[in-house]
Amino acid sequence: MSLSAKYDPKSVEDKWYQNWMEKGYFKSSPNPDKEPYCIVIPPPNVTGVLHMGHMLNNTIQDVLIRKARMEGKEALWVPGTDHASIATEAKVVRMLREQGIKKGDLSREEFMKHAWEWKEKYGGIILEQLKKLGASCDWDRTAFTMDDDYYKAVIRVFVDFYRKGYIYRGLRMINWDVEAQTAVSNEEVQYEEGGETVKLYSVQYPIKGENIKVTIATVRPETILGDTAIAVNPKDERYKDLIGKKAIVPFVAREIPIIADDYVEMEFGTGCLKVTPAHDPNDYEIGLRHELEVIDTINDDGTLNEKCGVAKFVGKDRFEVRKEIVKDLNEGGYLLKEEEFTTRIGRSERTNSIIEPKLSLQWFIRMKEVSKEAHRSVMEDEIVLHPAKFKNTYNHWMENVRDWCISRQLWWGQRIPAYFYGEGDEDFVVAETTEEALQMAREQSGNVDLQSGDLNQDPDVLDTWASSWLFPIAVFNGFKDEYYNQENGKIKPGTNADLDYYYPTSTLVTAPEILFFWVARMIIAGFEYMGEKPFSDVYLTGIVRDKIGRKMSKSLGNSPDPLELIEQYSADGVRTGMLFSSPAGNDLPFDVKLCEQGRNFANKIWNAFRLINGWEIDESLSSEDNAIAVEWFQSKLSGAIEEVEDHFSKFRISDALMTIYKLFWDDFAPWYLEMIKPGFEQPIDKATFKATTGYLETILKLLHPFMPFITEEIWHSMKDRQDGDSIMLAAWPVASEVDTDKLKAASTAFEIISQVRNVRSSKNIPPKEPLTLVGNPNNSGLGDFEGFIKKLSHCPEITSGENPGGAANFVVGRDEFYIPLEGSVDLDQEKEKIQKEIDYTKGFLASVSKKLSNERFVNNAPPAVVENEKKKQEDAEAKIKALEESLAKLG
RNA sequence: GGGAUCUUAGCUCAGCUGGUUCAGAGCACCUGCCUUACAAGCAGGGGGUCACUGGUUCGAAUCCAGUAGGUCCCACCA
Repeated sequence: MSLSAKYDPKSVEDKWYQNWMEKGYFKSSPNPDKEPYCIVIPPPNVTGVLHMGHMLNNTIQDVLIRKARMEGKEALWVPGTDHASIATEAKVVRMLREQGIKKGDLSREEFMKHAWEWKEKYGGIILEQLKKLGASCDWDRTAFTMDDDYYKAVIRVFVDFYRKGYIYRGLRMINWDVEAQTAVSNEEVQYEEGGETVKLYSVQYPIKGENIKVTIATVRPETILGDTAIAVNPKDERYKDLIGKKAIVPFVAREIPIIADDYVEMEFGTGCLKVTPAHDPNDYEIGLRHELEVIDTINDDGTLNEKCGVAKFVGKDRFEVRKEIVKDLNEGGYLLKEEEFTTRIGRSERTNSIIEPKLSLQWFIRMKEVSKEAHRSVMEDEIVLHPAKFKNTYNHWMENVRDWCISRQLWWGQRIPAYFYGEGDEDFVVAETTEEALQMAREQSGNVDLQSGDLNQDPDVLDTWASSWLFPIAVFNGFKDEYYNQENGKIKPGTNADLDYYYPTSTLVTAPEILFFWVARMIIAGFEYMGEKPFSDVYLTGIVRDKIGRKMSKSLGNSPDPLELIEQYSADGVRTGMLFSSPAGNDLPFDVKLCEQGRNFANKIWNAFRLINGWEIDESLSSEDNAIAVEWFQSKLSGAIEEVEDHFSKFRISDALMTIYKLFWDDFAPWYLEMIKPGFEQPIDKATFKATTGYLETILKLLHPFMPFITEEIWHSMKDRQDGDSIMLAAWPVASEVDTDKLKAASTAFEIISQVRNVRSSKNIPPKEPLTLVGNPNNSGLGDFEGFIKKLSHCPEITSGENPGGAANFVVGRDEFYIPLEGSVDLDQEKEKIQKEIDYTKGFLASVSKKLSNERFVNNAPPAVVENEKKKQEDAEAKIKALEESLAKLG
């Protein structure tokens, strides 16, 4: 035997992963003899690199998949990546910029070519990194949300939704970058921390037909020219009389109504709000409620147009106009005051120019209409969220669901299949192909001469989530022609073997922050196209944070590199480290110490294996002495298996791991192995050896989902295995009966041993110096474990007798023990110790007695509880009696 | 501002429908040990008024109300 005292995972982990891949153990296909268990990965951004959140997420998925596989289910974990339109496009733009290429100088086709090249070159690194972690995905099924078939599926769904009337075009305030002449997504708008200081102007508007004025406050006075109302809070007594009257916009002399709206804060400014529906998102909402006119006074390049109504401003930049208009307001007597004001100003991430809110036609999905089943299924626990608290959040969101804007002003993504054949907003058709679109356009326009060149496809692409919401169906090609029913827009049952078998999938493991973005929408799509939920359970992981509670992020630089962690602590170590402290839905405060703990655990297992591996078998030896230890551990193990199952059934993954951890570290190693361990270089009997290796195998199996590598390594090191005899495929352990009496007897024995060790420790007696243990003649006896008590407490002699005096003593249960220690015992100290025990027990007895003498307790509490209290009372009385006798004998 | 949720040992968390010494676990900490599987270890040990206040009950960490503080989601101030 020449095994190292330290487990070396480096070569082991790569070796086994490669072996599993070669053997095809991760592959899955429909098998009618087995129950399916399927997880689809939350597809990471194709640009992504593995971060700690992925580590946690994917470790949990691998644990679930590996366990299911061992349970004999047909386990499939589908991997994939998301094209992540915004993130990827931003990355490609940045790369091009570094090469001196501006996106604006490229045609759409040229840009897409660059993007695809980038994707082929750098995309999907993250999947390779997952392999290091041990992820047992069926890599042959790797999906990408912009694959041809996937792309077509997304378009197909858009067309179907449009034809079902679920999609409409509507005006929406978007963020407009006047420099780049493009809309930018919310994510691309940046705000300076703490806001910026600007001028807040108080402007007075005359009231029509009266000699009074109304004062509003604004930081964007140039938008005054687009005002179409003044709003006040309906509860505001100051302005009650003004409601319904007309105010007059300075310079343009437009009469605008004074309206009442709850949105207006009475405390802010003067309590009067100027309403410019074309240039402010909230004003737009107010405008909708009150049917106000929308006057769009600003051009795409940021200059004012003729609609502003003041000739000298037309064609000038909005900020130039701001300066001039302030001057004019002042001179005209409209300006009451100007003051400093701190507010947030949005700037474009790309050009750093100040964002202008701009109205634009966008595509929307009517969420109320499509989300009913998705709402119901979660409320009725057809889909169970873990932890359950997210059910409330989900409910709240679904009850107040807003329409989903699915168009994005980007190029990288699925382009909206709407084709315009004329100038009007309504002159378009929606179709899956240009051929179909042309035909429809000819019919719709009545112009049979239309050519494909006359069609202009909408330039926008779809929101990334409008593709990933199809993931659980699309990874099984559900939307391909042969499986899709054009008539009713549903997947045809019985035509797609994968979908029939694996759908609905089993568990979805993802982060709570995308519960609505992704999870809810997958549920909607699932019901819409499959008529069925997409998964049964949703496990929501926490956010990985650093020690001081900050979210781990690249920009903060507080996230360790996962691959380096694996290098340092092994994949098994990092996996267990992530799970040691991460209950579902709770944030995980990450500390490398956890990985160290995981690594240490691996080492502990390794050394236990080393010990067992080194034993020689002597067939002539009797197993009798060890029998009780073997029986005891069988019960202990079974109890642990039951507990693990219970934890898994509640998705308490870290508790399941902790149960096995403690079984190994607190029971198997220090008690079981020490009990049966032969003397140095002594052989062991065959039956005990067999039982022990059996136990080790069982524990390895329990551990395999968490620590796939070391368990496989030891599994094969224990003995020669047949080809295909991988622990990955071994049967998941089943509990046998638990003998609670045996467990109790053992824990009493262990307590006695601990007490002896305690005496040694406090009296500075070396651990192995032989001592004599004396039991009181009234003791209930040591039972089956006497031999092991002798062995582990190093008390070769156990006798019975009265307190010999000059002895250390202790009580376990009702039983008294003494250890004679000529001279080295301080009598007063011993007496004090006993007295303390008596006092404590008396206090306990008093509380129990008080309870029992309370008539209302005895009458109202359930009989079993009362019975229990009586038993406690008896035990305590007996113990006090024994202790007092002991004390008396000491004089 | 609306909603959700949380507060238990130094840290991270268990504690299910009130009832066993119910006040727990892991880590950290303290003491002593390189004892032939393991110092990435072994043996022993200390530590909490269960946020606060009140209520319901024979009995409250657990149920109810209020207070304080934290976190998350949604909406966001002209």
